[in-house]
Amino acid sequence: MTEEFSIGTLSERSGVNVETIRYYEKIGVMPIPARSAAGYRIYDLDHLRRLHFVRRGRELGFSLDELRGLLHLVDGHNYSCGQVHALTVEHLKDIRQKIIDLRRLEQVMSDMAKQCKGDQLPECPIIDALFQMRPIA
Amino acid sequence: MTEEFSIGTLSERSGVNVETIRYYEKIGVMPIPARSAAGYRIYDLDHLRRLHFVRRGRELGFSLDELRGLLHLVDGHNYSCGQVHALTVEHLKDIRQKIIDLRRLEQVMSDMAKQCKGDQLPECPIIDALFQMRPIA
DNA sequence: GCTAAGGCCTGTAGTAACTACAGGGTCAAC
DNA sequence: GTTGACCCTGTAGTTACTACAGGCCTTAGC
Repeated sequence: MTEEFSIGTLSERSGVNVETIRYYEKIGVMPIPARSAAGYRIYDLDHLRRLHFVRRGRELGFSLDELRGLLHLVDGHNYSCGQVHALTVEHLKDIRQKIIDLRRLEQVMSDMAKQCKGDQLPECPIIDALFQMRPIA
Repeated sequence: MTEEFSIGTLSERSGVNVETIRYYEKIGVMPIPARSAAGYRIYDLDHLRRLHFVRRGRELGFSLDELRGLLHLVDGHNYSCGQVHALTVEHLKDIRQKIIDLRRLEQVMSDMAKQCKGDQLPECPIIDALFQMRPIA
C-alpha cells in the first residue's frame, strides 16, 4: 500500500516550508497533487523524493528554472547523461568563479579591518577605504 | 566653482545605472538633489563620492540597509571607528562562511561530474545523486 | 524657426525565490 | 461542543534592482 500524507507532514519530512511547497506547485516544480474530500493536498513518497531533489538542487545553487528543466527531462525519461553533465559543469564553473570573487573580497575586507584600530575616534580607515573612488574588480 | 552634472553623467562616472541612482534616492541611500529649472536632477562631486561609497560597499557584499546605516553615521559625524570595525568583522565572518559553503558545494558537484560518463544514455549518476534523500549540510 | 534625436521626468510593473499574512474551512481530542 | 492545530486561497511584502509607458526638455542641424 502507498503511504499518504498531508502537506504539513511532507514539509516536516523534506525540510521544506509549507508555503514553499505550495509555491513550487504554482510554478510547476512540484506536480498538482490529489486532494482529499475536504480539499487537502495528498502526497506520497514520490512527492517526497522529488522535493528532496529540488531541495538538494537548491542547496547546490541551481535555480528553480534549471531544476524545472532537469525535472522535465526526468519526467519524460528522455534526458541523456551528456545534457545533465554539461549543465553540471557549467554550474561548477559559476561556483568556482564565485569562490574566487569571495576570496578577493575577504582579502580587501580583512585588510581594511586590520588597518582599523577600532577605537572611539571618529576617524576610520574603513570609511576612508569605502570612499576611495576606484572599483574593486 | 563647484562642478555640476546631470544624472546621466553621474551614471557614467560612477558606473551606476541611471534608474538605480533614482532608486537609491527613493530609498534614502542617496540624498535628494537640487533641481534645474526644468526639473532635472543636479549632482556634484559629493554625490559622486557618495555613490562610489555605495558601489564599493555593494561590491563588498554590504546590504543597502547596512550602507544606509553607515552613511547615516557618516552624515551625522557621530560614528566611532569601533562601530564600523564591528560591522566589518561581522560581515567578514559571513563572507568566510560563504566561502566554506561554496567549497563544499564545489566538492560535491565535481564528485558528481566525475562519476558521470557524459554519454547519450538515459542513466545518469548526477540525477541519481540529486534524488538521494539526504541533505548536504 | 523647425524638427528629430536624445536625455530626463514620474510612476508602475516585472524579476527570483520565497515569506507572511488575512479570512476562512476542517479535524481530532477532551 | 468547543478549542486548537492544521489546511485552504489569494494577495502583498521582501531585496536590489531593471524595464517600460507616456510625456516634457534640450540641443544640433538645416
